[in-house]
Amino acid sequence: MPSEKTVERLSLYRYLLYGILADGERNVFSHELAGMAAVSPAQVRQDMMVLGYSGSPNQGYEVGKLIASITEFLDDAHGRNMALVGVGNLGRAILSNFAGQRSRLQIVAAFDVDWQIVNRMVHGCWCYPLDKLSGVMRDQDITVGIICVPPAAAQEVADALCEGGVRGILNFAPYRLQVPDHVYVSNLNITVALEKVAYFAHHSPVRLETPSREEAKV
Amino acid sequence: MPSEKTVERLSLYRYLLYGILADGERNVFSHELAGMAAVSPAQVRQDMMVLGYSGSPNQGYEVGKLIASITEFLDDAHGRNMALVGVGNLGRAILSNFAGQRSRLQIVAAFDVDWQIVNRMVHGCWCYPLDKLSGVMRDQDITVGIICVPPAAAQEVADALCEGGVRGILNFAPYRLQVPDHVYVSNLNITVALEKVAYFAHHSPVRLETPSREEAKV
DNA sequence: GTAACGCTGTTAGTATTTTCACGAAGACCA
DNA sequence: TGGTCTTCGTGAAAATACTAACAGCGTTAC
Ligand SMILES: NC(=O)c1ccc[n+]([C@@H]2O[C@H](COP(=O)([O-])OP(=O)(O)OC[C@H]3O[C@@H](n4cnc5c(N)ncnc54)[C@H](O)[C@@H]3O)[C@@H](O)[C@H]2O)c1
Ligand SMILES: NC(=O)c1ccc[n+]([C@@H]2O[C@H](COP(=O)([O-])OP(=O)(O)OC[C@H]3O[C@@H](n4cnc5c(N)ncnc54)[C@H](O)[C@@H]3O)[C@@H](O)[C@H]2O)c1
Repeated sequence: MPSEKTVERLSLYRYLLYGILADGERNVFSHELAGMAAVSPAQVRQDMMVLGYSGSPNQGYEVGKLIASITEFLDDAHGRNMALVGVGNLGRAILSNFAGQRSRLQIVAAFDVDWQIVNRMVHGCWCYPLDKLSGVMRDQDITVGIICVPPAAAQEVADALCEGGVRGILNFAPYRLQVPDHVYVSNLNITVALEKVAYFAHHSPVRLETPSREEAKV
Repeated sequence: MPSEKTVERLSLYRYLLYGILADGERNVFSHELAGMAAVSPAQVRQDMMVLGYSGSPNQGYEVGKLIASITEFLDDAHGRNMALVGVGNLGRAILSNFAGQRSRLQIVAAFDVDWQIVNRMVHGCWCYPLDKLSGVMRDQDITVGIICVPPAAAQEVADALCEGGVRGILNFAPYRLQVPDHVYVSNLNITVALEKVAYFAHHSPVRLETPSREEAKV
């Protein structure tokens, strides 16, 4: 049972490792990964402890093996099918971003109430009317939902997702959803993130999120 | 010097308080706000301690006064002008979201390298070619930047923003920027957020981010 | 073969963040 | 007016997250 932050970092490490692999590097040290991820080397090693995989002294970690370990840990075996609800500006941006990807996480269906949007492909993803949600979720074995609707509609959508058997929700609407206990919800509020930046930009303390001396990398 | 998390929560409280005000409520208790923000009442009271404002026992907090206190604390007096770089799918979504708003935080200019996009209005915001960045930043007193370009271009854009005198950056590209010490950077990685949700959806521990019994509210 | 080095795994220590618990004070009622 | 009830402010305790330190081992150099 790793913490939320550990899972986030593992996800980031994996992304960085793919970049390293593409560069032809076979091995990587904890301090290199740490530099790219803007964390301490000790943090990297600590995070690795939750994986079964160990690096070797003086050689660091084998990039391919490490990616495999993280993937096994995060997505254990099979990928996840996800649904996106609310094909507005933000919804379309997310669909476009995940369109090409053939990763273990796929957005396999989108939903909206707007008849102008519904019943056609959007960035490679079919867009259904909202009332088809439960049915499609069961048919396609969808277990994760992404909510990109206005706050006033968020609870209604969350209820529908739960009805369809969702296990996790990423919610972009500024509204705290009420869901059954077994459903995991994470809220991502872009406005709040911006206000935080504006605050620290002008009340700059010392420096909180810092890159580090290491060369940052794709 | 409040923590990052405290600033995030204050921003969220303020948003919630505007909703309460719109409902005609004059006062609010810590446990009510806590319910809406999915935190503990003690947390709310602790967060309030950084503001100068105190509530009164049995009456709770005066909504209007509390909003004013948070605003004074977060945006001290004058608003902030922001620039968005990278008017792609995500950039346009963010521009559309901040278009109508007349808040203290405004996106006053957008930038891109694509000649198809540049030199026209996008969701009410003028889009300049990237090489105008430094000049426009100085003219319009822009101190916060939002990076929505592909990761390979992120560092170049960050350098240009720093050149223009930026103090804070919200970075959506999956790349750790290297910037001078006095520039505050916050990274928001949507893919990582999604992977986290997928993980906890299927390795559901007990429940981490939870709403609560209180009635959630716009 | 062996000594020196460099990086990992791990544990113990430190710092930060959240929760708890309780004294004080305004409001309401009789 | 006195008593009760509710909620705030706050410092101390608990929980969490991060850092530092070191033992162990593979590698390399000689
Ligand atoms: N775009 C941003 O930068 C940004 C920033 C902060 C927060 N948000 C939040 O993200 C959410 C989406 O933002 P957006 O910019 O894409 O808004 P948008 O208005 O462009 O899109 C909303 C979409 O949801 C659809 N919709 C409305 N009610 C629905 C329902 N009941 N079921 C299904 N679909 C429904 C609409 O038809 C529309 O297509 C909003 O809650 C917004 O507050 C967005
Ligand atoms: N859209 C999402 O859901 C999502 C999710 C995760 C991460 N991201 C990240 O957010 C960023 C933007 O995503 P997007 O979907 O909007 O991509 P996009 O390709 O739609 O838009 C990128 C825009 O940046 C512009 N650009 C390229 N180089 C530039 C430069 N040097 N200077 C200025 N502008 C430049 C392009 O012309 C284009 O308009 C990317 O880094 C992406 O990885 C997006």
